[in-house]
Amino acid sequence: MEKKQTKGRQKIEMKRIPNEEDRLITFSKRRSGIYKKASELSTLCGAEVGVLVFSPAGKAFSFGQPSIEKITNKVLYENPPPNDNTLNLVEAHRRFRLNELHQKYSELLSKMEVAKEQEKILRKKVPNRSKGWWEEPISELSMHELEQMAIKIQMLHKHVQHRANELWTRASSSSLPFSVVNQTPSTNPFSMTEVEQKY
Amino acid sequence: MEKKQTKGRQKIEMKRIPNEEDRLITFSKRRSGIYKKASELSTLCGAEVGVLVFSPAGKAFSFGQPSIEKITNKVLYENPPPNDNTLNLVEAHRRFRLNELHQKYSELLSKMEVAKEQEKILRKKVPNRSKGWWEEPISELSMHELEQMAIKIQMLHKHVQHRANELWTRASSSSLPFSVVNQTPSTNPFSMTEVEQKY
DNA sequence: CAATCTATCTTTAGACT
DNA sequence: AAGTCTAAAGATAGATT
Repeated sequence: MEKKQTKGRQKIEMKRIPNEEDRLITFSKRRSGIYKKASELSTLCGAEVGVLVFSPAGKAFSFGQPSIEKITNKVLYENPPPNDNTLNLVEAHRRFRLNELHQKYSELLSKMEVAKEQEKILRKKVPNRSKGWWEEPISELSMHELEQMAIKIQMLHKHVQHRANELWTRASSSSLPFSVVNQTPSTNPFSMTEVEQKY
Repeated sequence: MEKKQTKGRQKIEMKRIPNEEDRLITFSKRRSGIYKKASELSTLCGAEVGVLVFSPAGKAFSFGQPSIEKITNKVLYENPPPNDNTLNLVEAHRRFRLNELHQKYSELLSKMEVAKEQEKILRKKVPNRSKGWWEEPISELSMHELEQMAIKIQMLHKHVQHRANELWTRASSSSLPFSVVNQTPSTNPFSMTEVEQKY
């Protein structure tokens, strides 16, 4: 007897699913679905794909081919030019704002340099230290202090960025949404063969 | 009789598509498909989803709801514990190897904290200083210093990196790409729709 | 090439276990 | 709560414009 056992897939509105349970199920199912799609794209086209998902509760899920760190590091370190015809402009904006962490890192490095200098000066006056701070083990740091520091760095970062923009806007009078300052092309690990350069 | 106009969707093997043109088309189509899925997951479940795709040529594409930076920063900064039942083991393994940049960032924060402490101690002995460098407004940095920043950072970066190799397993291979953002505020985090297409 | 077409393949909503 | 089932919804391969 050909009685329908189920109604089959039903159409649903494209809006937040009201029912908690249904939403959870859908979250799980569709997340898996995206992973599968990502893996297929990777296989079929030889691309590297990373998917990051955060549940409303803030729990993190990720999928990466070859690995999610590789993917994110690629974005953060290498920052290749966007090439998506559909999302080109958006990409340009995003990608260069994406540098925030990297910039912070740079900021920190430079501030460390300054600190080092100043400490050197201080040490001349108080020559009873044996090791530089950079040689000390990191060890014991209170969460609170770290957080405070992070906030300060963030503020400083904004100042520097603003100043940097003045500087580099003057230096390179470009109308582009960004300006690349120092590309150091010598060590670019992503010089690709012309064969695959198309996309 | 109604003649078939197309053969419809054909099944394809799940392996790298040999034909270059087909592969390109598939890359584009399926990438869009994943973006759509991601956006739907976000809408239906209130999740934040980020997708990063790198073509074999290393060109980057990304999609993010609310924004790809937010997503990646979340991973890099917060590094929440894995909670994916499907990929649990893989995730656990991956996340245990902390993100390299994040590690460096943390390292630097730590070292700065140490530096701060030590400078505080030093200052007690040499109480003719008024403020710590981290308290100085950044605008007091000279133009010259800002211009020299790249070089300094690179040198220090190498130094830190060398020491990092001792502490951590792996060294970063990339030199620092000094890209600078202009302060595009970009209030609209939603991706696909927000922009006039440039071409 | 981007866009459309459409037959067919693939995903998944809902129900049950 | 993870797995199964089913049929409808949705994605897309291949062709065309």
